[in-house]
Amino acid sequence: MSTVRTRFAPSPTGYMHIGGMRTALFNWLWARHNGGQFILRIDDTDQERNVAEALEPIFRAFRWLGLDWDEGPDVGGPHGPYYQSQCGDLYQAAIDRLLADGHAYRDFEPPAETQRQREAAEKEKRTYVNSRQSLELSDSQRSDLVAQGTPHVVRLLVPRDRKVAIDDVVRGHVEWDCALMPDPVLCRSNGTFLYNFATVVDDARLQISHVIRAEEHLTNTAVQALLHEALGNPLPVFAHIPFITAPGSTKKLSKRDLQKLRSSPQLKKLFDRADEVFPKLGLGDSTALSPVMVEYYERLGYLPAGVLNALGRLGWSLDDKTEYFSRAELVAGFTLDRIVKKPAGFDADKLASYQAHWMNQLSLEEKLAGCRPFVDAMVEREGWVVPSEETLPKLIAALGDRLKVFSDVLDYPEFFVLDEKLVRDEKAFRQRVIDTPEAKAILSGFVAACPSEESFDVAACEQWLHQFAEAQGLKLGQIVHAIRLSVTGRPAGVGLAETLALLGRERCLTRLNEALGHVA
RNA sequence: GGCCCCAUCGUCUAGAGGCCUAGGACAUCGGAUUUUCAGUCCGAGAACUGGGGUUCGAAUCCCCAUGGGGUCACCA
Repeated sequence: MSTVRTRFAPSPTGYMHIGGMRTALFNWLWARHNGGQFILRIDDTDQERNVAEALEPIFRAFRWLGLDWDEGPDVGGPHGPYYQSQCGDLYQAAIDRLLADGHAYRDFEPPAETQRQREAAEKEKRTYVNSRQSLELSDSQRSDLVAQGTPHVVRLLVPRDRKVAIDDVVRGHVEWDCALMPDPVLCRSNGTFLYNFATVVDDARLQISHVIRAEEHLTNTAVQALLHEALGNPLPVFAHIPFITAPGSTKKLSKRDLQKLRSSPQLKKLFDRADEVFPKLGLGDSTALSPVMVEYYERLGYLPAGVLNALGRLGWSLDDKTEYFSRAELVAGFTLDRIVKKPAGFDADKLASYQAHWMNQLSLEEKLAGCRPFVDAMVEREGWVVPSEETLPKLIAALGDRLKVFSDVLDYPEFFVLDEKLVRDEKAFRQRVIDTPEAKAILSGFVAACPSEESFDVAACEQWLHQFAEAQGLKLGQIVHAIRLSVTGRPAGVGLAETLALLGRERCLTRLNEALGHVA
């Protein structure tokens, strides 16, 4: 069997869509699974924007997830160019050939007339097919019109007397009646080319063996199959994978209706988190980086492994029980025949669970490396105090499973802010300290029992807590809340002994005394 | 509307005629452990869209209906 070559062809949109990333992943996996090649091709036929700039986030997403490409921008390759904007001559040559072979023709019908016919057909509830008036022209009439520079498009001459069919790897046999197909425009009157046509020329030129793409392209495939045939190309294998839907919806996940997505209970958490975290990091808010973009997850400190796992399991499964896949395991297990037909909803909860799983595989050093940039950013932008050498490692160790995503360190400001900047959860502090009659005695007694500076570590703090509770004839559960609220300002967090040790004797005493000032 | 695709727990899925009184995971709800939270352990509830066939036997095959979706550009 010949080499497997797959491709992903993004247009320079300025961001990488999470659904597109899944399509790219499937292409990459299939190529890697077969020891073939994965090609990146840029569909930049509309040259309005700054292509290089709009491409950067896309490359960034690929690199972040560790999806490398064998041919394409940066790496080049023997089948270039890899930018459609540079392929004009190739497309023109293909047009000329089609014209010469009689597979295509010049259509001089004015757009307004085409439009009129289309509307008329619609009104009569008739399937529209174009009139083909220009086919009646004689050769000399035609060359006169061309010589006069009469605007015209080039259309494929669809063989209306038959059907086209493909055997899609995920859909099975699909066929269309050509009699119902208007002749598609290949080349615009301004000389530029259409996507459907350019894609076919490129797929053939790049010797793409498998076209794996979202199912919204299924209808296009009729035209593309016809084009390949007219061009004398071997037909690639098609695999139309289901698209990703918004959670709780059956519609395509799209960046267009961000407002609707925001109201989905599942995604709301993600949007809210973005609004909370991104401004602190100077990255805008959830509009600039929304959960439909790959970069959202990167910037929030998700793991490539978590996102890859989630994406890989969306619309694909290996068997009835395997849930966790590393990149290598995905490569080893991935086959097209196990792709699911039904559109799959993007499941933020499931992503969270994959993420947690892969985070727990990390060493302390790796977690440290992941968290540090977030702390640094807070130091730089939000006035956090530069932590001592051992603070962050100790905190991360104490955090344990609580750390799901690297940016979660941002939830523990109590270890990084000056005592006077400590913000307490008002409601919880009131309940556990101000409105708790015993709080005063507990806090002052606890302060008095504070161990000495020299031995102030987790073990000593553990002892401090236990001995004090015992001396008071209280259970740990009865003293813990007042102390925690006083010292961290929050009702939950890492183990209390760890918290105390992490803060150090001085800060503990300052904060405990400060809290004492709030009780009568 | 035409054409095309799809249809198993709330969600992601297993199931290619008997192994299905339908399995797993996430989520949910109990209970245990714990100093809060997180976690962990144990447990529970939760699905084959409907109707016809075919067959000794259907979640699995066929047909129809219903529902959902995609696409109908001189967009990509």
